[in-house]
Amino acid sequence: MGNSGSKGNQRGRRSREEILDAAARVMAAQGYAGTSMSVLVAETGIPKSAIYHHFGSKAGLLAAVMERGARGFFDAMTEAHRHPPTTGTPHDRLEWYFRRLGEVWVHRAEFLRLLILLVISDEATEAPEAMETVRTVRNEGRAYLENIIRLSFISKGDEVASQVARNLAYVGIVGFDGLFVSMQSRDDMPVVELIDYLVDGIAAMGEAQSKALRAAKRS
Amino acid sequence: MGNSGSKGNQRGRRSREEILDAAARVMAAQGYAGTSMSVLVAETGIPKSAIYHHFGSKAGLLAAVMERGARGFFDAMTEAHRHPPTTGTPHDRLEWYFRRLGEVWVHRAEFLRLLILLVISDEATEAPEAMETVRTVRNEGRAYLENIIRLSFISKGDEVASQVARNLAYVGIVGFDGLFVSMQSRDDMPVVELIDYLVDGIAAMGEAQSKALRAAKRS
Amino acid sequence: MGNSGSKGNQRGRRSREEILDAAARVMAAQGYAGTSMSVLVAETGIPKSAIYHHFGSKAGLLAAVMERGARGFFDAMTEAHRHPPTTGTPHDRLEWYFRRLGEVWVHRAEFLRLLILLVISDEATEAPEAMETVRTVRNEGRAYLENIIRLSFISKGDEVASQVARNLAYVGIVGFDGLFVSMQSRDDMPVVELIDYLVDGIAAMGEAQSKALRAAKRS
Amino acid sequence: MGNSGSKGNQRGRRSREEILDAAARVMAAQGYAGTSMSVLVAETGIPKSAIYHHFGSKAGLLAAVMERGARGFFDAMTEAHRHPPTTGTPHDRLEWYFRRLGEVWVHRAEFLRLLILLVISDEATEAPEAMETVRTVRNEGRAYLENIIRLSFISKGDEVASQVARNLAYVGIVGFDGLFVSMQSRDDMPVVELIDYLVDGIAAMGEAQSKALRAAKRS
DNA sequence: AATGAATGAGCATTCATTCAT
DNA sequence: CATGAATGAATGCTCATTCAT
Repeated sequence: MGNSGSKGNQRGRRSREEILDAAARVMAAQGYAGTSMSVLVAETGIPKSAIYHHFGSKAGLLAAVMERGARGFFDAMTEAHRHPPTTGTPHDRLEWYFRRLGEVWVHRAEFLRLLILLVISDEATEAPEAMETVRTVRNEGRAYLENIIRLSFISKGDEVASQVARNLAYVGIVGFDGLFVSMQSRDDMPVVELIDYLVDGIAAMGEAQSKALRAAKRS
Repeated sequence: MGNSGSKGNQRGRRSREEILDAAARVMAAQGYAGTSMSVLVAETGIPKSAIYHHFGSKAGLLAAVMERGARGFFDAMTEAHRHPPTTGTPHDRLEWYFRRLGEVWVHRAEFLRLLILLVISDEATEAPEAMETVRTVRNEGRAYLENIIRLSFISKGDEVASQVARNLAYVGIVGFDGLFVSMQSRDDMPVVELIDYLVDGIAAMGEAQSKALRAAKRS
Repeated sequence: MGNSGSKGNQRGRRSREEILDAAARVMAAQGYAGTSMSVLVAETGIPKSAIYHHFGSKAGLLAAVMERGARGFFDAMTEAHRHPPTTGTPHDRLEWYFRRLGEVWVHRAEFLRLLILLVISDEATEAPEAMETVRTVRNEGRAYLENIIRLSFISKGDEVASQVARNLAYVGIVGFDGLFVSMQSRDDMPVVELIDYLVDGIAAMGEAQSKALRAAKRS
Repeated sequence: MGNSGSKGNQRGRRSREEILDAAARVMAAQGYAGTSMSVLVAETGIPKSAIYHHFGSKAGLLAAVMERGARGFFDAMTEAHRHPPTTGTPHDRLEWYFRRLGEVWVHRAEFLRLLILLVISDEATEAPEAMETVRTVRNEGRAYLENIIRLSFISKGDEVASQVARNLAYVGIVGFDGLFVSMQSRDDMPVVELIDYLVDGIAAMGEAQSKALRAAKRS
């Protein structure tokens, strides 16, 4: 066998990708229930049955969309955070991390839109696989954020940094969730400014908690 | 006719409310596109044609749902904030306002769910009236929050408080948006704790800004 | 209320009947699986959604078809057997009953076709209600046949006639089942002649069994 | 090439049989229209295109199924009737033949199910080749049955036996058709007993007709 | 020779909406 | 004023079949 059917495979891969693109775009805009298979046909020119050939069902398509979206999202984050600063105050480090995260937010708005839509609605109960991906993304996202905060406060000692990070990861999540929602509403929110507020807030809380933890430790 | 009209009116009023209740519930859960008129019939037992009689169209129904929801939402807020504290530090005042706001958040989750759904998706483009309500709620909500912050910082002087409030209202919105999203995902987020973080953050920023503004003013 | 909406009801009734006619005809010919809702639309001119309005589903439609068919079938039988002979040999009586039954067979071929189709295939597993009707028809049909045979042999005494009827009802069923199948295959089978054979056979067996039973009773 | 072709042939042969097995089974249960190519793929694991490679079309597949079924059916009958009795009364001989036929009936139920389904419905109009096989089977089956009856009555003289057989073959067909239908309905019909009734009936009619024919001949 | 991909017509069903009474 | 019936477009999905490799 080897590469037998490689060309066919390539065509199939191309179709798959095209469908996923359209589905990600439309579902993010119109929601899962609001997206009909027919509009995907109209957008891609690919016949309905081919979509079913590739994904089995509308739920399967959403699952694939989320899967690919999640992968791309985390890839973008790690890419954005390659070469992190190894010196500087916690505030500086956090700022570096969060500003880059903000850029990811802007560039991955489509994925995040669908993600949050699925988080706050039961529209896709029939796609449990996709919902599982949503949960995974939330959990891994929090873990990722926790790690960022930990690294930013590493100068306070490993133990303290970990403790601080665990506490503040939730705050960070809330911040980025809210940031996204506000981005979507046309409140002409200055994203960068809001990120800086978030950085300031978390940095300040981190400093305070670090001091408290150290004091508790000493006694 | 006599009172036969009033009785009919009462029945009509009851039906109307029942339909709105069901629509609010189902649309918040399944989204606008994901909610069919039939399921509302199934949930209420009221015939489809009666729904059309009352609301004209699905879009009209959503508009009515949002209208009523918005009214209830603001009523709940003003009710929760009757008898605000007239003394105390900005932090204490903010805490009082925000904690009560958190309770409203929890009790009005259904409305907020649908609101944010409409904010982040284009599902209900066909219901521009409802979208207008959404925009209004966002704007009035921000104004309301701004006022809360202003009142909390009123001890810093009227002008300073106003300035501070204008800046931080955005932050507050982001915080409450994020809070809601996080509430919906089952991350076992401790709501009250997060609100306290939010209070701490905004209070601190407010203090800093007040100081800066005063200094600028003096010179 | 009373006759309110009587005209609407009449129209609905008419539509219902028309759909049932078409469904009975087509399903008998093409089978349940082989019958599409679209062809019923084509045959009746009634829109698909109206069919669903009346019957809920394809399975529901089949159930209704069988229900009505069963009622008509038994009505035709009892009608055909009004004024049965009260004298004459068992053979003569059986002949009277069976020949009239044969006429029913010919006139109700459509219903019987669908009935036997459902008996020998699992095509309509998804329509359990219809299958229940099938079972009922088979059972009541056997009971009916048993009663015919009993009445034909009543001159042998009640007990003997009952016993004989119980034994031979199965034979009668097999005969009429086979008769129908052979009618459908274009074997140019002379139906009346075959019925006479069946009458002869059952009459002979009945006589023999009567004699045996009486002998057994005497000893 | 060498034996690579033969091996491929063997594999092809295996696939063919496997497909035919599945098709015979599913079509007998769900009918022709109720059987999709996809379910055959699911049942066999053989790709759809391979089925088309072997049989050209769904109609071709049904034709092959019926062809093979018919062959197997007649083989089973002749096998069951090897070493027929050469002495004994017509009744005894008929009994021997029919009881063995009854066993064939039970073992070939799958084929007979599909056969009768095609006889009583127009489901497979698009497969005229298969319908031709059905007709052939019916005709050859009657001829076969006629021969059995003739052989059973051979002691009455060749001419008489032939005449009797011609008359009663129809009755036999009806009996076996009815037997099969009744077998399929779960009326807990005692098959063997019913066969004995059939034997008794046909034997008696045969005796009567023989006597009549002889008398007619003498005069 | 054998197969994954593709195709478009057709499937049962549901949609939001209108109408006649 | 309220409602069962009707409507036709659209839904998600499956169909038998063909194609490129």
